[in-house]
Amino acid sequence: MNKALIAMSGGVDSSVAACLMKEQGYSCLGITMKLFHNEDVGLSREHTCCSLEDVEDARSVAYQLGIPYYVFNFTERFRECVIDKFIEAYENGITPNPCIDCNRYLKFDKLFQRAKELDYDYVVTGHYARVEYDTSSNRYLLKKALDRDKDQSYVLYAMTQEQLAHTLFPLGKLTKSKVREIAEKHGFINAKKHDSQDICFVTNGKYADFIGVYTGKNYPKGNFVDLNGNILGTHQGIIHYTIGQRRGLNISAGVPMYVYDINPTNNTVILGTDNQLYTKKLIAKDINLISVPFLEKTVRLKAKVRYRHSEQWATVTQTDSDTLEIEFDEPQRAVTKGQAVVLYDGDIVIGGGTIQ
RNA sequence: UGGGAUAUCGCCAAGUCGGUAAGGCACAGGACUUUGACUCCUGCAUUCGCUGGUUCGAGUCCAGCUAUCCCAG
Repeated sequence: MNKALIAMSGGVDSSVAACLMKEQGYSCLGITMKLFHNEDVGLSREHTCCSLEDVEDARSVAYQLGIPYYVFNFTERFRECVIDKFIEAYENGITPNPCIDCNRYLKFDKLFQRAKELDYDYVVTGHYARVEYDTSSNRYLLKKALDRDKDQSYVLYAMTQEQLAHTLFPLGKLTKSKVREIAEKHGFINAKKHDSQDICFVTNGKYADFIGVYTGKNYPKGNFVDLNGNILGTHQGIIHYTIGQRRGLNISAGVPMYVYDINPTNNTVILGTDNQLYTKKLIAKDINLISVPFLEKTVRLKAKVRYRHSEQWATVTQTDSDTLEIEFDEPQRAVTKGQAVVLYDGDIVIGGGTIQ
């Protein structure tokens, strides 16, 4: 019997994933990764994806399914690979995507290793995505979920062949409503639980406050300037901003102003109008390719520049082992350093990288 | 203390022959969302520098005062 280790967050999705694995005859183990201590990130225990309260929900479902359940303490790894990176990025005027790092360094690395040690064949998560083995290329492919509205392949682009070979996404072919239906049918405690959202370790939605409390640092105010260098006002510290941001600037210029760029060197935030935010080209580093080992020639693909971005046609060239040059057919709004660009050929994730 | 101009929501700004305060920006709340954003929806001046007066009725007319700006001193 194949053995599956299911990462259960306490939410509906991973609960149903566990349920489906059980029904398919796998020998299952449910686990929840303890990623941080509430007291370390400033209290509040509700509405987080991995809090203690959620552990109880996960445990409840595991008990119902009759599968063993454990909590793994990955707080140290999470701090190093997600929280510290998150903070460092903001301190440098870059906008991180912690969910991608969490998948990359926790779920499919730390947890993956643990599963291996425990002799499990598969790591299972509640992600909406599909893995398929392609016999013609001899590679595992990462594909979009059938439910396009819930597709999460974007946050999984960093997965390696080895990881994909031992990962299962049982929800990849289901719709969200179907998943809730299944949870409902089984009477899971979290069947009607709200979908998770926001950064799991920032519970009040104010990530800048979190950074301040966590580091104990004081991020100095500085100038808002326009593209010509004229001073427009005072910003609250560069960690508060991201490219394309409008809210919270407190600049009344008659027309909406957006963050055009962030300059950590002189602690300045450059503001512009919406039409100034569009760019056609970008460079991605720290890349990972899935469907092929290397892009031999320039290819036409669709690309997403942020999680909730509609994919756009682009011309893609791999210029060295770790660099992609991407030129969109149409200029894209607020391409942001630190976010991931993910490439698609239809349903298939070709790969992706970090925008420079 | 000569002459001229202007004073309407935090900012900008409509307010016609007096008829019962547009809009934009900003802000707040919500929706959306396993990142940050964007977007969308809703809210946001019983009050028009102040004090009187005319009028059924005044931001809109009149008088005085105050403040600011400009030109001359």
